[in-house]
Amino acid sequence: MKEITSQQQRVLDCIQIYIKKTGFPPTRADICRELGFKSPNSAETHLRALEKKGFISIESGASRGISVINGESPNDSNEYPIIGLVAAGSPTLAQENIEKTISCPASFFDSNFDYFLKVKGLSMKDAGIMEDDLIAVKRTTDVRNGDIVIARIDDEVTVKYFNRKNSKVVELEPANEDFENIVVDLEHEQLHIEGKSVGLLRKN
Amino acid sequence: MKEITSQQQRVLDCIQIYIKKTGFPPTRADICRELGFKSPNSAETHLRALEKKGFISIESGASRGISVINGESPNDSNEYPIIGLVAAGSPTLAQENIEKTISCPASFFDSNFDYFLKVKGLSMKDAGIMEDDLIAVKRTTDVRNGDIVIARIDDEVTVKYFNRKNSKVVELEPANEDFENIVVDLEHEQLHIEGKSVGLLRKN
DNA sequence: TATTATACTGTACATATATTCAGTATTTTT
DNA sequence: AAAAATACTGAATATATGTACAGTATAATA
Repeated sequence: MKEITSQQQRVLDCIQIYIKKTGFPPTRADICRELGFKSPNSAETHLRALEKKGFISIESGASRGISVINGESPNDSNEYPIIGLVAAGSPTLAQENIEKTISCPASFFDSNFDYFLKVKGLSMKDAGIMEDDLIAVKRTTDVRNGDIVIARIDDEVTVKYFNRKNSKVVELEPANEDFENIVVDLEHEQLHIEGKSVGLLRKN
Repeated sequence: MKEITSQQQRVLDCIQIYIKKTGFPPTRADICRELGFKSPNSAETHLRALEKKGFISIESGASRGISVINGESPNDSNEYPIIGLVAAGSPTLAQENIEKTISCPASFFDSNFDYFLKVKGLSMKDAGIMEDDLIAVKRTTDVRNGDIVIARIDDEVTVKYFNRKNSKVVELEPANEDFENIVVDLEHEQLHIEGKSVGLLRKN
């Protein structure tokens, strides 16, 4: 599937919103009205471009014969567990640790993720991570300085900024002046990177 | 909703199957072809009956303008627009203001919501609301002290804590000491409550 | 440099489509 | 027993709609 232009994206969005709102696809004239075009051919050419790129299909001759490809894939939606940070030990997906699950599209955050972690404490307050926020965690050990990581030392799990000082020392930095950096000497302590944050969800 | 006859049920099923298959509703002629009728008026009268009984709605004059009421909630998942806070004026759902849409379950946050608002600035930093965060906004004017509201004074839209001082004065309070309270004298200024925050979404 | 893709306006027209009117017949409701 | 709803055929028509053609202009690509 080729690259979509911003205008084509507008048209595609317009189609999906129209369908959502009315239950049936828009005509060329409808698209013009919504997006401010003055010629039906403006819509037409965009539609043809979108068809060529594989975003929609057009039934020839049929009025409103537009259908969005992969528009609502009713099953790219998954159940993701919410894991509490309260429990000591690795935040595993074991039943005991799962408080609840949330249904949400797999492509919800920019990167795929594996579970939600419920945050305790305010050590990452200045990064906008508050108590009871849900962090979308991607299980990986491939982290870079500045990433917000879920780290474990022994049985203690924390969420912090990752900062590798050198080959032997990693610092886990809070985003709250009331907390101290955690300096981990890899020669004497084991540091487990459980994953990194790829997004956040908060319910008021 | 009155009782549906078996023939009307066949027509209703036909419509839903057709939409499922093609992505758009059938014409009268399509229904005739599917069900073996020989006159478009056969379909027409059934459609009118189904409309009268509340099973479908028909957009007058529009081709394929049939939509099934309570038809399919595909995973109860909806498309929610993302609206930027940059633009002056009311954060309407007008096409111009919609940057993108996100598919997410209707019951994602504890309360229903209408759109995502992309946050600019750091005036609510201490409430864990950072630049470019997406606030899930429920359109309502029913807000209470302490709620995070989307308020508009003239063309200026802001996100702040709501605090009604008395019948004539409302204070809009930031969550950042670098910002000042906005005191609104309702007798001299118009305050529009566009809605309130029911959740937050952040993509890293 | 030429060519293609993008991004439009504006006009025109064949046809796809909704919709009305005129009938016929059966069943259900009042 | 009359009226209304159901369930059709068949023909006619205004219009809603897709789509082609003729232009203009700019950006991207070869």
